[in-house]
Amino acid sequence: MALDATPAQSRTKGRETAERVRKAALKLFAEAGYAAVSMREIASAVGVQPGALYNHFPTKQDILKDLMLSHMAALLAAWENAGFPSAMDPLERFVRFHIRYHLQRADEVFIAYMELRNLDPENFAAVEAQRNRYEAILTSILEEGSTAGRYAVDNPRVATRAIIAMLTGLPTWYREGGRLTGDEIETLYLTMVRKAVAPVDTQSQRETG
Amino acid sequence: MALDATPAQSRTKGRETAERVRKAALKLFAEAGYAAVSMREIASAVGVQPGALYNHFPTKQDILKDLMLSHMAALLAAWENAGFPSAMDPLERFVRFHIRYHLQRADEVFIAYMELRNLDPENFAAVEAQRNRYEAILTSILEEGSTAGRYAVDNPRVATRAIIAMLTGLPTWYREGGRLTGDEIETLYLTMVRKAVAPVDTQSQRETG
Amino acid sequence: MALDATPAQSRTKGRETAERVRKAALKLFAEAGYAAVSMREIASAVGVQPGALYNHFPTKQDILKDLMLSHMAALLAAWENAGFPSAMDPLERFVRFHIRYHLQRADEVFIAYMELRNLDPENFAAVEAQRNRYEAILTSILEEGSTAGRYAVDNPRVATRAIIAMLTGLPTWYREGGRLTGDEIETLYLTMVRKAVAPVDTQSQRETG
Amino acid sequence: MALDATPAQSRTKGRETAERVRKAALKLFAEAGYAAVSMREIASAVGVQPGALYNHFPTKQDILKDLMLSHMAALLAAWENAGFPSAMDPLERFVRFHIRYHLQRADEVFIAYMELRNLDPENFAAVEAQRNRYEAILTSILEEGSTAGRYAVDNPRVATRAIIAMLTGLPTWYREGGRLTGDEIETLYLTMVRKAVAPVDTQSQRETG
DNA sequence: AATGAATGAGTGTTCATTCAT
DNA sequence: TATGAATGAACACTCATTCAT
Repeated sequence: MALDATPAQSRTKGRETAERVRKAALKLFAEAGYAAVSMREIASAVGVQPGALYNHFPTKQDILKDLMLSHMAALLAAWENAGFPSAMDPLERFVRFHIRYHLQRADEVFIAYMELRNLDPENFAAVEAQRNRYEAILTSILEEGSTAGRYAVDNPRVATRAIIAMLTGLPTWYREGGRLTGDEIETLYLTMVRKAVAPVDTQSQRETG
Repeated sequence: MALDATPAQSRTKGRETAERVRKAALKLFAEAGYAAVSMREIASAVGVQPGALYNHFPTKQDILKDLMLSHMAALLAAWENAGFPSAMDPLERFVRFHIRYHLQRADEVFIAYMELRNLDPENFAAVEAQRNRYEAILTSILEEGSTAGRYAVDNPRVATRAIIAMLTGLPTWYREGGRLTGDEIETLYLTMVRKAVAPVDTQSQRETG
Repeated sequence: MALDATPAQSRTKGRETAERVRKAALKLFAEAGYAAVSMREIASAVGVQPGALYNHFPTKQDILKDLMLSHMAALLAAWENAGFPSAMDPLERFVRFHIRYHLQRADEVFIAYMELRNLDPENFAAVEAQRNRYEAILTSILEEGSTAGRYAVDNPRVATRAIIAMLTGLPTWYREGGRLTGDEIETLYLTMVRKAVAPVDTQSQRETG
Repeated sequence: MALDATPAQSRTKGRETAERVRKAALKLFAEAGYAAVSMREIASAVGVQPGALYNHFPTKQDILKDLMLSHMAALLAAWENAGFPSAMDPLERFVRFHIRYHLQRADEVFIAYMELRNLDPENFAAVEAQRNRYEAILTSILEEGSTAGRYAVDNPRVATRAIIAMLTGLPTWYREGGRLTGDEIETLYLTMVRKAVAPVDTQSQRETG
């Protein structure tokens, strides 16, 4: 006798629902903020009763944790597989990657920066560890580039934060279909970053400071 | 005349309570976010019953609006009275002012950036108008400096946003008493900003791009 | 020395405010019901702060009691001074008086019938005693008229209630300026009441029963 | 099929709770008035937490609307199925029906007359439409009877309101077990109504007016 | 996996009332 | 007599969560 208590169909249906919960929560959290979104709203967006959410996530907090951890994991994985020309300057590589990825995933990024304080301490630590790993990539690039004389950065940790803040601010105002194409924006930001860390020996600004 | 129906003492007491409400709400909103703070928590921090808050602010939303609008007004007023040496480069002036002001008012700044979406549309418009006025200051500096050849900025609006994002990110991680003094941080950021907008004619990065 | 702590001016002003409170409360209670009207609303209608009401009425309940008792007193006094031609049939006298008075004081009447249950037991007893005195007038008229053979009423208490209910329902729908004048309405109701209590010996309805 | 996601038992339990809410609210509204009854009181009478009420009625207003609309619907349905001897005079039919129904449903009737002003405009319109349908029944009876010469009614609309006010006032004071039986009361009122609309040709009151 | 009913705590806000001034 | 600030309790309603089915 076939006593399969959880047939393949059910498992698939469940996985699909979980995914719809993630998508709905992502959108709603990004729009209104974690604290302002209720489980009822998420359920309603999914087309399900509130109780059903608890078949897929044990608490509301777990939905947030899931979104943030999987975002960070996806970000790091995407960097690993970025596939830029090997001749490209590492800083350019990072800037282009960061801008493209963050413009594509505006909601995830927004949540990742806004909802950190709504994470339980344990989940916060996990997310922050990932974030540090990501920032360390840029710090390494700056350190190695400075050592090699390609860049001039006084304090790579500070420069990392400054650059990431600058780049990450982009999706809060940039909208596709506006005056600037994604490529143009990318170039504008890349130019500013490069100059900001460029060796200063012959820079004319010396005279104007 | 002895017919003063609202004695000065009462009014003074009320104004003091209102100020304590503002202070408590500022701290709590900064810590946990507007949506996650209850009127009861604010009242408790003030040392008053919840109902008493409504003698000073008609709604919770009005507290937020008050905090944000008065922050923006204070920011613009502070810029007017900044009092830098007149010989100082305008960009340096702006960067130093912005960093100093934002490090001193970390809570206000944090709220001003985080709680925009929790403002009613009307209040949002008012705050945004102020924000645009502030950003326009930097845009003007960049435009005039570019025309004069002191800076080289392809798109002053974009550069404004990039620079402000970079600078405003600072209070989220910088803590006094750490490795770097405020002056050191200021100098580090100032250097990066200057380089980012510096004329490029002789910049060595040209060769690495 | 003249140590008059409450000068005549003050006393007059106070009496005027009390009267304005009565008027405002009357209107608001009639519109929305006692329970749904707040002291703040009354104060606001008077143009005064809520606390000031307590200089004139010790509680909200006392305002209601004041309105209802003074209405009943005024109603009974008006009946005493009605001044109808002495030859007029007593029932006609009562019906005409009742309709006229109740159409003129629609708000008071409405409250007197609707807000009985919102009176404290003690106040309720006082108002009901007055109401019974008023209804006893009609009952007497019916009893005396029955004895004299002018009317035929099986149960004067029941007839009293029936007639008063009929008449008192009038102000709930009658509006001046509509199709019927006050006089016409008065005549229509008077006719119905008279017929209802008329001796039946020759009434044709006998045959239809 | 075992895929019934909402088992009959759950739905039944819910329907029973909703019915208990209706019953409790009916009693409490009749006693104290809609505005003076809190959701907490209703919940407590039902034996449930306040929040549970909202599984059955979206707002307090909806409970009132439900009570009033279903009362009006039941009243009209009861008239359709009243089942009086076909030979009975239509007016007698209506009076007997109205008195019996209204004595049996004193709470519903009381609410239907007292809480009209607490209905939202939309709900008020719906209830009033039903009320007009009910009153139109009596108006038709009076009109047809007048045409046929059975009754003499100057203004059937006014007479309708007068008669209904008279009859509806009954449950506010009549209590079973008192001096008069229901049948006796019914007869007393019926007699008054009949006389009030009776043809006047030979009425002796003519001489007394 | 999903429902609908329920809980117990909490939400922003309003209440009648008090009181120092 | 009136104010403005405060209280303490209550308001209608929503919350995240549980659970029998």
